[in-house]
Amino acid sequence: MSPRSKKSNEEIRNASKQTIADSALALFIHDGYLNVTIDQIAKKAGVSKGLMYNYFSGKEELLSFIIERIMTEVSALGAIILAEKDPVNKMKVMLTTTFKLLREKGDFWKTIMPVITQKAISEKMEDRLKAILVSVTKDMKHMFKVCGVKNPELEAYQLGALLDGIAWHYFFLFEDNYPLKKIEKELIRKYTKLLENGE
Amino acid sequence: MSPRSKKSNEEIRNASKQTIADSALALFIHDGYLNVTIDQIAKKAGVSKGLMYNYFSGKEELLSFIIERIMTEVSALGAIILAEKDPVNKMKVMLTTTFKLLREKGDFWKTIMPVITQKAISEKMEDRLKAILVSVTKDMKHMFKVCGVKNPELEAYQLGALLDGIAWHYFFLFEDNYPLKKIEKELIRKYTKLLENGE
Amino acid sequence: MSPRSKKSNEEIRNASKQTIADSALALFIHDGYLNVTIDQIAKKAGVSKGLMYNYFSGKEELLSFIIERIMTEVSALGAIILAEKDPVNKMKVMLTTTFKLLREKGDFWKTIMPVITQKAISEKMEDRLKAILVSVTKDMKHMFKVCGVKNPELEAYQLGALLDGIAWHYFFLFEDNYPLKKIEKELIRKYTKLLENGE
Amino acid sequence: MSPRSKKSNEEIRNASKQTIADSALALFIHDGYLNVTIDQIAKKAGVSKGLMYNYFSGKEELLSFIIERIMTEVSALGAIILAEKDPVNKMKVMLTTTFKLLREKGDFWKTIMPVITQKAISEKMEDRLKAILVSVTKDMKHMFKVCGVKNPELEAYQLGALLDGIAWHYFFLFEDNYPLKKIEKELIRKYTKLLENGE
DNA sequence: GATGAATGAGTCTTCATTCAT
DNA sequence: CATGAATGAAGACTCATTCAT
Repeated sequence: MSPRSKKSNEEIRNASKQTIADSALALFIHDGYLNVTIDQIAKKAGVSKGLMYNYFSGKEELLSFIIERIMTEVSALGAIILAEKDPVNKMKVMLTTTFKLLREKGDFWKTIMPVITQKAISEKMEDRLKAILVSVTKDMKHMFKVCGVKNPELEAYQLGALLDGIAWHYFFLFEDNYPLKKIEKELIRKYTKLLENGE
Repeated sequence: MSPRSKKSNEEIRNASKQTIADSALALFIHDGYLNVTIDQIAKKAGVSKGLMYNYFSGKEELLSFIIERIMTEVSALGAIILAEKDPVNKMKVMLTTTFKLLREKGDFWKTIMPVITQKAISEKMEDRLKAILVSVTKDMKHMFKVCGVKNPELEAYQLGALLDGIAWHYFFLFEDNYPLKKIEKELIRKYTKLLENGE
Repeated sequence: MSPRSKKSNEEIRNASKQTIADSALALFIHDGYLNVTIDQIAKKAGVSKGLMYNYFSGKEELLSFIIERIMTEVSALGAIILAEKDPVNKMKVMLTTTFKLLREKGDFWKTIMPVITQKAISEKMEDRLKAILVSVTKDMKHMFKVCGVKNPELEAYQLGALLDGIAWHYFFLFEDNYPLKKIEKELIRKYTKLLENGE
Repeated sequence: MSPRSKKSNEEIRNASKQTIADSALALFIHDGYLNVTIDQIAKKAGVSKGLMYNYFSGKEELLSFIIERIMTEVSALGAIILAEKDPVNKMKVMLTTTFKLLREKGDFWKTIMPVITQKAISEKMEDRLKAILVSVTKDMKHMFKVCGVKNPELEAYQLGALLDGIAWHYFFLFEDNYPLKKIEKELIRKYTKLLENGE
């Protein structure tokens, strides 16, 4: 029988863990993983340095946890896209979801992209990301093929690169000046047409 | 009376700076700016640590110097593109140059991208890059407009994002498995057609 | 009115102390006092960290308690030896007991020796050990004198050193390859002869 | 051409290294390896914390260096003993050298013994020590055999244990009150007789 | 100019101890 | 009584930068 009754320890632990992860994420986005110190994270989270080590074996595991947490969300969205069977609808859902993600989950991109460019940090995450990207590319290729698009594989690669390029420009170069909404509409129009006409 | 002219000293000095910068760049690409130590750079460059501080006021200035050097090269290429007046030729030159850059100057991207994503390192470089990108985007927009393409600005943004997205995928995700050559051909075909037909 | 008598509580309390001390000792022997954490001890003892502080004011007191406990056992054995009056028998008992201790209470030596060599840990224990050793040495000296051995004091010192040296070699250098049994027999033979012949 | 001329860097480096090692040794003897901090060593040596890491990869390597340094001295003495061919003389030299070592190189024992009792620290050193002890024991065994002593191996083990036990008692228990000189004489007398008479 | 020994502020990490529940 | 989340002082180690020679 635990002497702590109101909140279970599990809840307390989880709350602390999330608080620390949230603070770390905010700092990672702003200053880059390698530039953020454990002290800063603890201070921002309003806990002691030592507590972090109660929940994470180190800075790298903290990063892993954050990435994993985001990946889980992203995977869920991916499932929605894959569930859609009609190609045109699937494309619409895919594009809409992606742009929604850009708008609402900027944290994801802003964290993930710097991490990828820092090879030394964690090859595991890179693999995880690659796997997702490869499977998405394959799905798109299939979609294009089914609709009679001429170079389905090349088109899939281009669409993938285009979307990540948009994310890149949006977050790291143009930010608020970027015509995200217009591009979204244009892409939906263009790709809907491509799928319907096969060209 | 020294037999060495002032100019000659300047040249020797400059050669040393370049040697150090080359060594540093090679290490930065491989291990990331923050993971490379001054000791490593000095050793690779074959000079003493102390001498490095004769040429660069510190590690950060060394990075600035490298970025600046690359920027100069890129600007020169940009000038060649801008000099070409015929839209179709300009597009061809631009695409060819870009893909050549991807193939031969991978160092540029691999160094520049992590830097951009780490705001803390240097905001100056970001500004410099943004300026180039904005001017290139404007030039492309103009090109599209002249040729009667419907949404010239949106098309320009898309082309820019597409090319950076390709760079991104090529360098950080797919690497050797990426069909760079095929994509290049396809883009030249597609955009030549777009400029010629206006659609 | 508690059905538990005062004495009963005392017993329970004492049992817990012993359990904790047992776990701690096992860990100390294996990893060394300084390398063992309170967490490890608590986990092995099956109690909470906090509870440990109900029984021991800290890690150092826990060590003191363990040493004290062992000392008590050793003193008891010492008493048995001292009680034996016939010199030859006393020597036999002393040697037999010592070697039995080496075989069965290796924990004692393995724990005590690192402690003695680290002055900082506890000077009290050192004093305690010294006292025992001095009194045993005196007793042996007396024994040798009574039997007409020539240099009783030197012989006593030698015998003491020899036995501790054997312990030392057995535990920390040779371990299983050590001919403990043969040495025991040889010593009994040799010292019995010495006491009987006075040379 | 080095700009530093008066002392070669090699000399400077070596002097610093020895200073650090000397300070560390003094502290290790007094407080035990595990209780001494890098800060303390640096302070006592009058250098910065960082300098230690210029010469030693860490605290453990510093200890290794110290042990190795002492081992070299001890090995040299061992060679002198082994060079002596006449058994009685060899025994005399061995005993004289050992007691001289006890008197003059107390540092050796005071450092080495605590280290051996702390298994976790360094198994390499233990192996090194064991090797020496085993070879010395073999040499003594051979000596006893040649002289017709009955149980040469057991006698060798006993002599080895006796000497280490004396060191142990002298350094960690009795210190100045120990009749080191008398024991030395007595042992020389006793073992000379043993070798000459074979019993 | 050159060198590399020396510095010390800054980081990560550990763990005995406390205390709200 | 009992728990274990939380603390923070302390320790090992790194590395950009300085400066005597």
